[in-house]
Amino acid sequence: MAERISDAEHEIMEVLWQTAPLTATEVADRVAEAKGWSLQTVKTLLSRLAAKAVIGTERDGRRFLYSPLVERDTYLAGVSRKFVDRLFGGKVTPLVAHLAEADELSDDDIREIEELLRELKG
Amino acid sequence: MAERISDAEHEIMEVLWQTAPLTATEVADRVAEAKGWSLQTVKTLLSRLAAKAVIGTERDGRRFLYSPLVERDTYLAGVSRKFVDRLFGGKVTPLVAHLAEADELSDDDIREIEELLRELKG
DNA sequence: CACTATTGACTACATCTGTAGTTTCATCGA
DNA sequence: TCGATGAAACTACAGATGTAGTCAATAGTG
Repeated sequence: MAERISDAEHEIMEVLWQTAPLTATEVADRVAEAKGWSLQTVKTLLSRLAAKAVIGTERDGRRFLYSPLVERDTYLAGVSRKFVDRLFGGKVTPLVAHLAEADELSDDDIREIEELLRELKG
Repeated sequence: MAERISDAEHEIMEVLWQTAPLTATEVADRVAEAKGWSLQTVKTLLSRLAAKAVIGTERDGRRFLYSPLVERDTYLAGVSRKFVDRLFGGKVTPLVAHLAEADELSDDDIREIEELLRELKG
């Protein structure tokens, strides 16, 4: 459980989270724009994801339709948690502090986040 | 440039960021508590880090002293950026939104972050 | 019906990672 | 001086990852 998804595999997942089900060729077409991988590479990645039961397959004649079995939010939650645990001792505040200090936050970002937090409380 | 640091290597870096320079044995002692790696494993990791020029070595008689060549903040900045780029389209707000929705943020966290943002503006 | 294009299955292979074992060389104590 | 010790260097090796190639079956097309 909580199978690891590699960077390349993640790229495939993003496509499937956006639209599913898709055939291997369709997935390949969509990632080709950004990554330029061959169809074979995409098929390998789909196989590996299916082997990990992160995506499901459904026969459609002689080909397969692939769909995510894991929701994007669930995945993000796990990855974010691991990230924050590993680099910021599990605390989110230091992460935000770090991003802020590293000038990764524009004034607009700050306003947006403040707005968001206000909603959370209200 | 911007050499990749693996999870295990990162563990070593944390030790060196806390105290440096240290000998291989000293590093091994400190990670042993948490990770239980053998001295050889630690030495391998130190070699790999040195090969990547992420840490520097200084001869001290028959042994070496190791020190970070990259600052923790610099490293965190790079890794955080990559993380946010890859998973949240480079925007920090969706990350915070996600953490908030995933209940990763306690009320205290929220207060802390608000405080932090206020300081940033002020 | 024969041929070609498509598709999944299987195979490949270099590199990176985690986790050491083995060898060699220098040094310190008896 | 000589052997035990400790440190670095070199070697190992399985599993994950990135990136395909090849093969075999099948489904349309002329």
